[in-house]
Amino acid sequence: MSGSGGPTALMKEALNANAQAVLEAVRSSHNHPTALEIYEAVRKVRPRIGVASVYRILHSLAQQGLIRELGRSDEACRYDGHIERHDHAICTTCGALLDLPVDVRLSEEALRMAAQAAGIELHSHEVRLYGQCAACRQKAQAEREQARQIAPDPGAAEAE
Amino acid sequence: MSGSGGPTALMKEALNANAQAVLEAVRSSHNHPTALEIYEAVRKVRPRIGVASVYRILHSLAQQGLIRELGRSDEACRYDGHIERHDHAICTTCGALLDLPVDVRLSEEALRMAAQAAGIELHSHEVRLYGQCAACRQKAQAEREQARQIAPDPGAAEAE
DNA sequence: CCTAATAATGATAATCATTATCAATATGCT
DNA sequence: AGCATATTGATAATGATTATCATTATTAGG
Ligand SMILES: [Mn+2]
Ligand SMILES: [Mn+2]
Ligand SMILES: [Zn+2]
Ligand SMILES: [Zn+2]
Repeated sequence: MSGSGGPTALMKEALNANAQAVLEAVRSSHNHPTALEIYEAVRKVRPRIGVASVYRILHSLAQQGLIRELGRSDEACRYDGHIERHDHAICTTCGALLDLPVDVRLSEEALRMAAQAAGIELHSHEVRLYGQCAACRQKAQAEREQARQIAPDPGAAEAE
Repeated sequence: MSGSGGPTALMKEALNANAQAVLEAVRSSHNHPTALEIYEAVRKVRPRIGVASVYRILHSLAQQGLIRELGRSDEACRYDGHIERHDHAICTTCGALLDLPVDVRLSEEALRMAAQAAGIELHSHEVRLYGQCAACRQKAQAEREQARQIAPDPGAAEAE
């Protein structure tokens, strides 16, 4: 019945009980919980889990795209001398924080509506683009090239 | 020549030598420096300054709007179970992180242009609105009311 | 100018989130 | 079972930020 595709189609890495509990804790929380808050919630159902595992699992889930992490923890707060309104790009690989040289314009009306919907008194706003910066892209490319030299593409071997 | 306005027009709190050095360090840095990086830069010209003062001055400058701080340090990283694209509102008073119930839409074209200008390979984006949340607004209002009871408005005394 | 009161400063300890270690445990395979 | 390997979690380490508090400027009189 199951696995008609055979072992070649390895699944994305099935979540074990701990990971499922963490995922459930994040999903069931209506606010945006911190890692420690999730830890406290998860221990209720998995009392033996440790804080290190919670952090590990959270990163793994985020990497798989099952959850999202807001606010880069692995970096210190950064300061900006440019006080005129502008937007930023953040590298998802190295964490670099770059100015966007061009404003991403969005209508004052939409902003006002959104602020009112959230119940906040709007002071300022910022658009954040996430992706891989040029430096990290080059580095990843170089590593890929090198890996090919050491261990040639197994798919290509079949064709040969 | 100076001070024709007299002492009544008290200026916003003139920056002393340390604060000026910090401000200059932030402004002259083209990337987005951390507090410790600023500390290292400032000690070159003000060798006796301590790290505590740098943090104090940075917060003060940010409060005066002379610089901007990116990435809330006083809070831990937060996780989000809603992986569909959406935006956030952040309270500048209490740090609360709220979902925007309505998407702030912006053109795919503008996003692509901005990403290309910054040299990143765009993966996702987010709009962040900063302001005072409803709870903090109410609290501030209540405190203002109470302050009036204790110390009546000095401006009103002149009129009387 | 001298002195007491007050505010600003900086060295250092404390805090807190996150990460690194590493021994213990679980899992898979023969 | 017996061995290799991967996962886990207790605990120590790290690193950024904040709190303390004694020391050092600054101010206001005299
Ligand atoms: Mn900037
Ligand atoms: Mn959210
Ligand atoms: Zn990068
Ligand atoms: Zn608030």
